[in-house]
Amino acid sequence: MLGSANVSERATEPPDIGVSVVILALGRSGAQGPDSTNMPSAQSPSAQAASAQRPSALSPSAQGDRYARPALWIPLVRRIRQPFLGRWALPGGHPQANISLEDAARSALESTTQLTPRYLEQLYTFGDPSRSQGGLPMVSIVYWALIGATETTEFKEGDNVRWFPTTDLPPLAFDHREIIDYALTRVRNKVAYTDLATRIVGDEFTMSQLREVHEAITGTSLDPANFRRKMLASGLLEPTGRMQTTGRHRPARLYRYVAHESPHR
Amino acid sequence: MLGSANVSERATEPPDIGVSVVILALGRSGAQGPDSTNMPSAQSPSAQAASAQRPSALSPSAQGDRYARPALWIPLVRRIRQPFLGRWALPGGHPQANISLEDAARSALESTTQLTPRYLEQLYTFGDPSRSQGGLPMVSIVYWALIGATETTEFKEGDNVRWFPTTDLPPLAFDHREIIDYALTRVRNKVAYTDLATRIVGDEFTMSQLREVHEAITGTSLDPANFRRKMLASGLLEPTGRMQTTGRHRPARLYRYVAHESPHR
DNA sequence: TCAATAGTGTCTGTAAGACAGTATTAG
DNA sequence: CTAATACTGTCTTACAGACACTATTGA
Repeated sequence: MLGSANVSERATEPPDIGVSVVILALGRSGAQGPDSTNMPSAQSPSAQAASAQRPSALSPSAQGDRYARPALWIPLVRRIRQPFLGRWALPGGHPQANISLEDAARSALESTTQLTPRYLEQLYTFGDPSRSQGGLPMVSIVYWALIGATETTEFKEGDNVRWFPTTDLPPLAFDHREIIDYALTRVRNKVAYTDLATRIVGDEFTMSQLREVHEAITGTSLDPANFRRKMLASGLLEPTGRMQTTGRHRPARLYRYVAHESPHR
Repeated sequence: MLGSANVSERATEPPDIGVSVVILALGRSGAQGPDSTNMPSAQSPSAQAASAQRPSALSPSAQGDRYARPALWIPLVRRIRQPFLGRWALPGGHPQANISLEDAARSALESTTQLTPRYLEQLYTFGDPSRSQGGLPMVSIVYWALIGATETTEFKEGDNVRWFPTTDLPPLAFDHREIIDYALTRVRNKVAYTDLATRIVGDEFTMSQLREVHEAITGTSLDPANFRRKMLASGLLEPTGRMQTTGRHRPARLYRYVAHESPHR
């Protein structure tokens, strides 16, 4: 059994492999889940601690701010063994010889959140020996996923699974904090030149909703006029013909996303 | 021992891990190595076969063509066991618990080519069960590397290690052909918005030389005037004050690369 | 002188950002 | 009417690509 070998014997052996997932979902601040409205909440002490640390979570650049604007949230699981027992960590599992790495990531995702991702992509493979920090040397193949805005009402939360805003993360096990930061920069870069945002809004959406997604991911605030033109110029959107009225102001046109090729990866 | 387990037993076990490297170097066509001039060549039959297939290897878009223009070459190793015995494959090795994945890639690179890369970056981790094709299920963590133009004269070649132009690759083992193609698209994309090209030209270089590197990697032909302006506008180049005379025409200014931050990864 | 490459000037089209102005709703 | 957001028009700047033009060398 590998576990019984001592350090010098293990040095030239292969490290263990794991698959982890950075799961990102849009949510509004002011509650303990990505989209708090109508959700049965069994608040545990540490959930309260988390939301206590969150004064007005997002709004990186001020403007309006009468309603909380959406931000990125991430589900973490609590470690139930050493090292880092009790710390929050990325959901993960182990690859199996008969399934693809992507499926391993997908199943790790679904078993912790009961959700199906709208987007899933390999992030990076981390394998530096120093990252194990008292654990066994480990290679982590990390994926990142986007959860659609409509699904986030049905997430599951418990004492060992909890959502956190990416702007206010607890101390994490291993190098998981750096992994999340890397995932966030990747997403922020990629949202600018791909159709990522259209994947996570609903089937029908207004320009403002789409823009809010971009703003939540990049943490910036975008000019509505220029954003609209840029999106329409991409040729990936078409009006559904329907409108949406939300407040005491002009109703907004609804659009749908029309897929072309997929210049992915 | 793992090797004695049957298929159904192996299914839920972790796959094996390997580290492979796609090594890219600049070379001119018309010989069997990246930079053929003055090299002791012990041509083997298959080396002759390879160069016989190569009429005028590169020049994707015609212009001038009085001298062969540089193109990307890649070293491959011949497999000495089943499956795919005798086929060409990417150099690789196995990760060890006490060294980083990058160091594992570096040592695989150095043991096959005796060269030190100017640039080394993780490409992707391939782990689909279908890719093993008769071998044991395998996760391959693939890196790609760039070899400097000046080093390519000292490469080592033998019956089991040989350089091929990327435009004319032999049949490869496993899914290594797709891996190389993926590496090439990554490099082509990245050369446009990073300082990759400056890494592989020498310390001093003319604008034409730098432009040739870009052209070789992207496979396009670039306007000298616009290319010059773009490079100078980047602020990463400074004239050394020296000139280089090559033919019966105006001598060219020499530049050097000045590093700023490293907005990498 | 000519051929060849080095290097400059300039025009055009595209796209992003700033920002003024018009449209339509609820109250 | 006002406040709020939806949407349109237009100006400026930056930059990439096309391409004409000048500069300097060897033969």
